[in-house]
Amino acid sequence: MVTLYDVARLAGVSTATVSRVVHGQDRVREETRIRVRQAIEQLGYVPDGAAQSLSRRRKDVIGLVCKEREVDDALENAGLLYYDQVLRGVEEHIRYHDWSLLITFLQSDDMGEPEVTRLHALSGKTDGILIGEGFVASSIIERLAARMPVVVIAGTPGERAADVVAADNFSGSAAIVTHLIAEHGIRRLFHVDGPADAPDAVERRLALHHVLRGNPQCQLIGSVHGIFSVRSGEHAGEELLVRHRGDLPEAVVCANDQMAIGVLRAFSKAGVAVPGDVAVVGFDDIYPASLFDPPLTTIHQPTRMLGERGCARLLDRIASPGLPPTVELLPTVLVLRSSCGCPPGTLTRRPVEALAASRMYRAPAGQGNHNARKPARSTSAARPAARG
Amino acid sequence: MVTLYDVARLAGVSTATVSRVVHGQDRVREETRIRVRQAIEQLGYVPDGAAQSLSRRRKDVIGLVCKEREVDDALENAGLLYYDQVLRGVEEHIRYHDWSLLITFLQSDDMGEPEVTRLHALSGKTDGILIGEGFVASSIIERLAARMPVVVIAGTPGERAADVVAADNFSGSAAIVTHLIAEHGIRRLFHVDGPADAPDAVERRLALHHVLRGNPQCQLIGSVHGIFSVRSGEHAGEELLVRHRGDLPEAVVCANDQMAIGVLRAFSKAGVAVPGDVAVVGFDDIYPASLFDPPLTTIHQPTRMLGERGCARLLDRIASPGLPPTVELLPTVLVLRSSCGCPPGTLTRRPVEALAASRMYRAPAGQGNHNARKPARSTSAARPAARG
DNA sequence: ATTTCGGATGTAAACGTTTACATGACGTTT
DNA sequence: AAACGTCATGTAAACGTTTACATCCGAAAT
Repeated sequence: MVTLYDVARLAGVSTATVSRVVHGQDRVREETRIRVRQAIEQLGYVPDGAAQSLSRRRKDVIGLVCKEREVDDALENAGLLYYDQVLRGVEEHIRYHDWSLLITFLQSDDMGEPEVTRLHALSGKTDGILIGEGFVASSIIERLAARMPVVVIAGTPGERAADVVAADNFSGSAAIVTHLIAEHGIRRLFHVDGPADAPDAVERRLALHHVLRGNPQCQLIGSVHGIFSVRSGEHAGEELLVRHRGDLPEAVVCANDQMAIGVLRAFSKAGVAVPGDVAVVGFDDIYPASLFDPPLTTIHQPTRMLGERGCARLLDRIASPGLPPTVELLPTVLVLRSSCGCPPGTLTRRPVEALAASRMYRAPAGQGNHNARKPARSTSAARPAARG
Repeated sequence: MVTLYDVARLAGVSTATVSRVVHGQDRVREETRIRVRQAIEQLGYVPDGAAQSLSRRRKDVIGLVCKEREVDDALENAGLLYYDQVLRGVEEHIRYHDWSLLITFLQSDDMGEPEVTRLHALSGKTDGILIGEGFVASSIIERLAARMPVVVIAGTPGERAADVVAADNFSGSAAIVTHLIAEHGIRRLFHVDGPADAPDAVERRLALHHVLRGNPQCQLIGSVHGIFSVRSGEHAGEELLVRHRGDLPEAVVCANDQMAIGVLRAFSKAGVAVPGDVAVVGFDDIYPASLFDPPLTTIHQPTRMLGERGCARLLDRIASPGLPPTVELLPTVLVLRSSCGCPPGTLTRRPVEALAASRMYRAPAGQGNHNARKPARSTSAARPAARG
């Protein structure tokens, strides 16, 4: 292995000078610089990251913890794209700051000792951690956050101990329901809900009820809980047809796209026309949502931006620790296709404005999303402090 | 920051003892062990990764370099899944060995100085590098490989300086064409080829011609080059219809799924029935291939396994450097749906056997895929040495 | 009682950087 | 000519581990 000493010797200077040349910060005589450059080139010297990290008290690495789902069905696998997109957002941002990204997947089921150990090991190799929502117990996050900056990337605000960057599910859900009511004149709704206690399902449900309260002329004729899978959506659709054979709802609001697709499937089998007889809408805008017949109207999750903003927030925290945790809510997008009753061929994307009601769910300390509209490159962050 | 010294002081022992307790290898008196454990717990001590890496001469980290494509169209984006799957394979394997994964995306277009610098920096932070095929110049890979273990993950064998783990595109392409000829009695084929010099397109094309040579009763009535996009496939389909209006081919063999989908689209517009009038097959088995009407018959790429085997190979190389580079060819899978003429509802997965001809493309030094059938956990590799 | 041995623990030298501080040379100011 | 800057460079002390080696202790063997 080629070290600074080797280069220094060959160039006839001290290691300090070589270091200065490598980082181009302190002044070095042009002639010396060239000599050192040549030595570096000749030996193929590359600085050792471990030694650098140890010497600066900074690793310039963040960790990203994703949830591993083990699903076989291709459609459910579409959910994979969630973390893949988050990852890209994070990577792009971190790359811009010349840091590195360490990534690990945790199995959602066995959050036992081994997984916690992995998390600890990760914390020893990074300056901060970005962690997906829901599969790591709050108590563990708290312990982690006590030692180093931690930002939770979520579909929904929840964590109190750490910073949170979440999608504004509440406003999104409200927007899509409002679209049905206000623009398609729908009055009789059916809800294919998610699991009772899934955080995103909760928020979307609350928003649905919030809108209904504001529109007394509308009526929720029924609701069924699914588990976010296509199959459970299909069951829900069948159940609906049994319960309301004679008096179909005008629209079915589903807590995610997979279930909406299941409902579509059930309706198609039963010969119920969408959106002719019933409108159907989903949530998440998973990739294949646009491929079905009819193409699905849904709410787009800002996954990539979740990663980007989460990363930005983490770098901020690393640069200036000790500030109270905040919650940042990212806007969703209403994606109008034709399953809601919009004309075939429609493809409209409407940014969803944050509803005042969505703020109810924020941490009290939250400064909110004052940052959300800034360009991604906050620059300020970790860079200057790097030499502190 | 809590260090070994803090723990040692609190427990009234030396740092050596603490280290021993942490790693549970050397013998420590039970009583002492407990005392140290308590101190660790009390202080919340986590070993510093940088210091560990420096002291052992080993980082226990590998780097994964992926290609970033900037495409907007959702369907093209399906290609994203390639690296996402590779990543999962790598991560699972590396995790099993208690190493970490550093990941970076390189923009395919600007392989200029900054990208090379990023690559260098990465090499300083890892013990070995796993790199996607095609977007990093061979010269750069060679330089890198001279300094540290490098494994190239490819759709096709090519690199000479480094180890390669590739998909057996040749045998896959041969298999799907053979299926058309042998099982559907097809005689007149049309080829929607990829870019003339794209490595995977080349290999698939060679295999097509190889099979045709073996079946003189068959005839390639025409071929068009596309650029792997849906749109280019659609153009190719239209071009085909113009050229062969009266004498349609019996099958269209496409160099990838996106183009096959484009062809499907063109045919659907023109009222040509698939597979009634013409069979259409693709390549890659991208996720939505199963969602189209008719569901696409295609060749499945072992993406996840590419990651897994690539990682295994890299760990082997790290554990025992200096061996000549090898090429490992991974088997593909023939996925029969109904666009080839198989009855509706068909879903058959047939592992594709390696053709002798596919070996032509291997590096001479290659030991071949003697490893390919071993279970993924080669165990041997880095584990034992990690403590050495 | 002395030697021998083995187990438990301590000592201190790496590992490869960065950087505060010291040094020395040279030019400018007084 | 002395004093003082400034600039280029060297010196050496961190950074937090691991680990070869040394030491110490008590028990078993002589």
